[in-house]
Amino acid sequence: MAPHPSGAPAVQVTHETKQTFQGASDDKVTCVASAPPSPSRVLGNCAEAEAGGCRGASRKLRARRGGRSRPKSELALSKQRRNRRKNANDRERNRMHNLNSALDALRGVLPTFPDDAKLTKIETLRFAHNYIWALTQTLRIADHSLYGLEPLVPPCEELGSPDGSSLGDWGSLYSPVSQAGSLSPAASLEEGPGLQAPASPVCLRPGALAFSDFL
DNA sequence: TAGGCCATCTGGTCCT
DNA sequence: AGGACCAGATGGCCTA
Repeated sequence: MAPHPSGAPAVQVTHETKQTFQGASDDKVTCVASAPPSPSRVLGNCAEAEAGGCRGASRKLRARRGGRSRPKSELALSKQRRNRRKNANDRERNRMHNLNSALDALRGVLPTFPDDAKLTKIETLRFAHNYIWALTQTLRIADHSLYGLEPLVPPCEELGSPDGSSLGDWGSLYSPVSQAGSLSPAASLEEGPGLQAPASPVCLRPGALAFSDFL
């Protein structure tokens, strides 16, 4: 499923590209030079300055402007806009690469999944959300058994621990979110199993988590 | 070929 | 002024 970036024009997103990407593919930028400046920004600055919160500010401002902003040629302005756009593109690219690196790191700490199937971004987020929820439930169950209460849910019947540790902790849990569910951790963690019944129960066991169960 | 996923560009908005 | 963040648009690649 995961599309391979082999043919992608851009650098493959990996952990190492995060640091080295700054300024990469600068010459590749093909921006349109006719991007108008943000009206709000111009307006905001003008309003701020011209509103004249301080007396004599406008005169000072004019003097400053006169000193600094000598009429630039259209060519120079266009060049400046292009340069700003290019820098913004570089930053945006870098920002997205950092975001992807964080997603990769998140994939790295999630339970095993088939090597040939890299989780997509949305799958990673949903997986992580449900996984955290399941771990939270595990802690709750552990707390209950600590105080001598009955287990919240019966353990999965087929569970067997290689080391003989208690597997009741990894009981049958219900994933709070479906594919279209909210990603808000607060929502599910607050409400937990009180949420509407999911499509299918998730049987948990350390080291044997089926990643598809969390999606 | 359609649909999914992704990277990139771009303009707008907010903040420092 | 410039950076960060965001969402929309676009085009490429891959798979069913």
